[in-house]
Amino acid sequence: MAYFRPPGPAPDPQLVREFTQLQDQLRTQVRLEPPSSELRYIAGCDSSFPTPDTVLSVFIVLELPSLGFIEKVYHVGPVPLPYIPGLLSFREAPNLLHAYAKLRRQPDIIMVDGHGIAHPRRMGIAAHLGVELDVPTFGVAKERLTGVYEEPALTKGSITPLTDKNGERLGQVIRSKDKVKPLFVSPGHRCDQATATRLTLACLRGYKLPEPTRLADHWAEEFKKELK
DNA sequence: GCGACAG
DNA sequence: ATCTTGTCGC
Repeated sequence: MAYFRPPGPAPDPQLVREFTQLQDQLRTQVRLEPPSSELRYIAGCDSSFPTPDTVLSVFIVLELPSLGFIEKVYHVGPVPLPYIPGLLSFREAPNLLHAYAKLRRQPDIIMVDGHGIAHPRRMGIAAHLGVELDVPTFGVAKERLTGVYEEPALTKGSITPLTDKNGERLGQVIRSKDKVKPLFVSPGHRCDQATATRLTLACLRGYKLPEPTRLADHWAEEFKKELK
């Protein structure tokens, strides 16, 4: 519900320009072909904020197709930026990279909590992480950032396209559970839409969120409590 | 000029 | 994301 946003401090325009440029540079490295290797291990990641200037990031790894649990790691660090729509990756990616480095099992693909190319400049956090790690990634977001779509049918598995104003497909809107708000799935890096959608559906276990992000969400909250 | 705006 | 209690629907 971000219909009304309390008038907060306006983000420094100089800083916004700076990061937008970095984003446009990273964008040139994004590739959207299907993952080349076999997809046996899938990772999920998420971040929570124990304090306004501390970010806690989690990475978990599951085995496919059983969704059996393999491992979970986390890392705590400083928050480099305030939240600015469109620049989320610069706020969370640095710490996520530190968490990723702690994994013993390298995943074949990563399901990221947020958008992939369904972003104003096609560089959502999933694409950003994919490029920096050079690992296949795709995004699963709970809310729309950009693009237009038709509400998918209320039954689980219903899908409609998410497109930009030129009709270009940015992702797919997926009903992951009967009568609950749909998910926004889009490719990140070294991943195509078909793979992103197929894996999202393959990771559903009766909940709205697919297991990788649901568990990452869970542990991000759990570890946060442990700190307090 | 007026909204919209991942997590 | 975070702050927060009870409450409506399946």
